[in-house]
Amino acid sequence: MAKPDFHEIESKIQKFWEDNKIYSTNLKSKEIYSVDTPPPNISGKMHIGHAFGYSQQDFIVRFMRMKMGSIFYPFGTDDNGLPTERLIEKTKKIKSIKMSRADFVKLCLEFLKDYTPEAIKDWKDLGISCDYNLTYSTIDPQAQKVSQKSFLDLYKKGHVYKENFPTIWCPHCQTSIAQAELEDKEFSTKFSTLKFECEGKDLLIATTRPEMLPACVAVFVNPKDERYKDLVGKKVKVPLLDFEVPILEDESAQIDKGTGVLMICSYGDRFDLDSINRHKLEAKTIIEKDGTINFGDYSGLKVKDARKKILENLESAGKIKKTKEMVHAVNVHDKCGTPIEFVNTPQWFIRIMDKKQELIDQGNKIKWYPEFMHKRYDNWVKGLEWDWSISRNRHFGVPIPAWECEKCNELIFPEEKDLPVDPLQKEMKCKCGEIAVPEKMVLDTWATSSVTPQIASDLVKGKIKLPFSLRPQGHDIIRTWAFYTIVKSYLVEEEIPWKDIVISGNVSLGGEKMSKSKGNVVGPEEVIKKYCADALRYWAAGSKLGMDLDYQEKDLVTGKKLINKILNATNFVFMNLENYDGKACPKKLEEVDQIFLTKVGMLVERVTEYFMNYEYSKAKQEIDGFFWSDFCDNYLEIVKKRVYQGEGDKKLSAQYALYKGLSIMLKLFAPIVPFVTEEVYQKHFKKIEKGKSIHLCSWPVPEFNSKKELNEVYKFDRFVRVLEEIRKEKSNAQKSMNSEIKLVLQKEDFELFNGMLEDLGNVTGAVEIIEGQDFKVEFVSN
RNA sequence: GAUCCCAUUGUCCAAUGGUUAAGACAUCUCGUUUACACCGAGACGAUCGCAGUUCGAUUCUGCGUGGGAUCACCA
Repeated sequence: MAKPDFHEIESKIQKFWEDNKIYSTNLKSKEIYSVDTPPPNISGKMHIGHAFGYSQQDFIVRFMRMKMGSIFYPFGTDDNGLPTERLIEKTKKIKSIKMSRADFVKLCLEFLKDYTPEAIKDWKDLGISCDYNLTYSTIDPQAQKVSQKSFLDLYKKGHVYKENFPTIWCPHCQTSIAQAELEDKEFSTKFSTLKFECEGKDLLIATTRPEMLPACVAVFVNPKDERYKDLVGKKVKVPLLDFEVPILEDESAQIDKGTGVLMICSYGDRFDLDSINRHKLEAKTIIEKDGTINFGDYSGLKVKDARKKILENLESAGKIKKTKEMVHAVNVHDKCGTPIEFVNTPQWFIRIMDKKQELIDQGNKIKWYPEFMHKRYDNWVKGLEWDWSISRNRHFGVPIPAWECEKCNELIFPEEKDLPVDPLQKEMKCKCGEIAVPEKMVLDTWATSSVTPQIASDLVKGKIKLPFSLRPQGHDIIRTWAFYTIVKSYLVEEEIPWKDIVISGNVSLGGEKMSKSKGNVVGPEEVIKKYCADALRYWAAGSKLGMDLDYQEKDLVTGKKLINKILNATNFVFMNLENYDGKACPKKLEEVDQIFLTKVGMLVERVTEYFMNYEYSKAKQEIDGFFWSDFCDNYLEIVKKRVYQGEGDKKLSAQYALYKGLSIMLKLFAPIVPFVTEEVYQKHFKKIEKGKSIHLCSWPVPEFNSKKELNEVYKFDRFVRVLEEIRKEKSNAQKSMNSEIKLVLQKEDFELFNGMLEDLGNVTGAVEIIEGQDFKVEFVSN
């Protein structure tokens, strides 16, 4: 037989699925398994980590489709945010900031119309069985509407507020950001001990941020620190600048850190913020939105340059006691790596700090797979320190639907029927008759992607309601996507967004996380090209939910072999099933056939249970082991001669068992390797089984003819053990596997195999089987 | 510093309070012709360290070591 061309098969099958709308959603069904599909950001190439995660969720969905009959599995793309903005700017060679928001969004939607189908190709090639006719983008008008509505609902319920507040700010992107968007990054810096002056004496204070000196509003010492006891309440002179600030007692000053004296500046970090509030100090703002200093000689300098300059000045003024180089971690913006600042600007927030316990309770109502991922959610909620800042001072995104009257400071919101709305495009009047000022800011992208269940639900006019059955996602976005979705569903609908959440692990390479910066990324398209999609999926099924998997190219070979084996075994079976109608059954099944089918039934039972618990990797292992070992290596060998040479019921019995067994095994394999199983189904089974696609067939149910049979399956295993013994003898004797032998069986085995002796003879090449004292294999010489 | 995950053969990855600790790749020895050399048979080869619980621990508990993730630390 010619080598099968996997790629040809896969593209043919993919086209078949698409032409026949195999994955179209049937909303009439009573019970629908609904999935809150992760919308990928299409600005980057698909990563093998994505392929890994999406494959795992697709195993679950494909199983559920067969088991439950109806699936809601939409597809979406997350195009709302910086990465897409940059992609479009680059491709179209434009600057979004120079366009009106409405024009840019329009351009974006046009761009996506052309670009998205190409980007979705990766998902289709992998065999992800979404209904691609139900596709949303997080920037399309529908999504904008849902997102804005959710904002308005939250405002009405009192969960949203607007406030002037020192917010976590990215000077590079020039926007406020949320706690979840912070990352740590190590920087080397100068750690300087400065001479402040109190009553003519030096007071030493260590800092990494001397440029904040102009914003110094106080210094703290610990009330228990004997060294500084008598200084409390006095004033201290800030070096170089010669203004005075009070010396205050505060527990937050740690005796053993630095010199034990802590300088408070507005705002060096979030503790400064707390401290200033606690002591009702007056803040001084010296950092502008663009990250420059607005004070004296340092005006217009970036923080980093200002630091350098002030250190030089301090040095020449003799105000530095000592300087030490050190490396420390700084909070940076996860999108650009820029150290964040705290800048006082008006921003919109969703109040969550007062709801930590409720949010933990919501998390408890959801089933987490694996369970330990639940702890990551809890830890995140417990560690929250800020309300969710949802406004972004960006150009591109879902507009915040609000206006403000400058005369009466009234906030004005649109009617629901007018959504989606861009305040910049619509004039709104205040009650007082004054024209209101439109809100320029947009919503945090997470504020929109946190309503993916509602956006998806909107695609089918609300026919699918919360909670969805499943949320699949990666563990890197528990604190963002999972968390925010839970927040929104709770605050808007007092509901959990989904009943179950399954979390996929990462793909590593040699134990290291794959990342673009390390340059160790493997692209799924090259893997598919070299092996095939089924092989990639088969590999992805090798690890449990939540577990990382080390990528090794050789592991792809295993999948490819299996696919080849499936094709070959099927060929063999159908070569011997000519004119078999799929139903004809002998009056009595041969014992081996009967037991084989019983074992298939037991397999179905186990595999079903595993899939129900989302343990696709165990399911895979079970089917795989059974198919390769029990079926191909043993059962097929056992019945081979009977189908070649047998007649009447003896042959029919084997044909019946082969057909039935193979048909079931293929269905069990279908969620994991959908292409090859579909290929085989279309070629051989469809004319008999009538289902349009194997993926629309119902999941096999375990059938047992009688309890007696269940008790007899051990015979099969014993049979195989004896077979193995004989093979071993042959191997040791360096004989071929089909060399003829005379076989002596012990009494127990001889009696046990009473109904299967003929088959035993066939498979072992035994010309004679007799009962004897000891097991013995004697070679017949020719 | 805190929390969580992980540690099994040369490599990747299963399972298990007690029998022979599974499989894949690699290695070695054979075989093959009415499914498959992308094959078949056989062989070789493993539970991180210490203590505890137990009749019995690779499995449970604690500590240690090593790896990873997340959060914090930014005087």
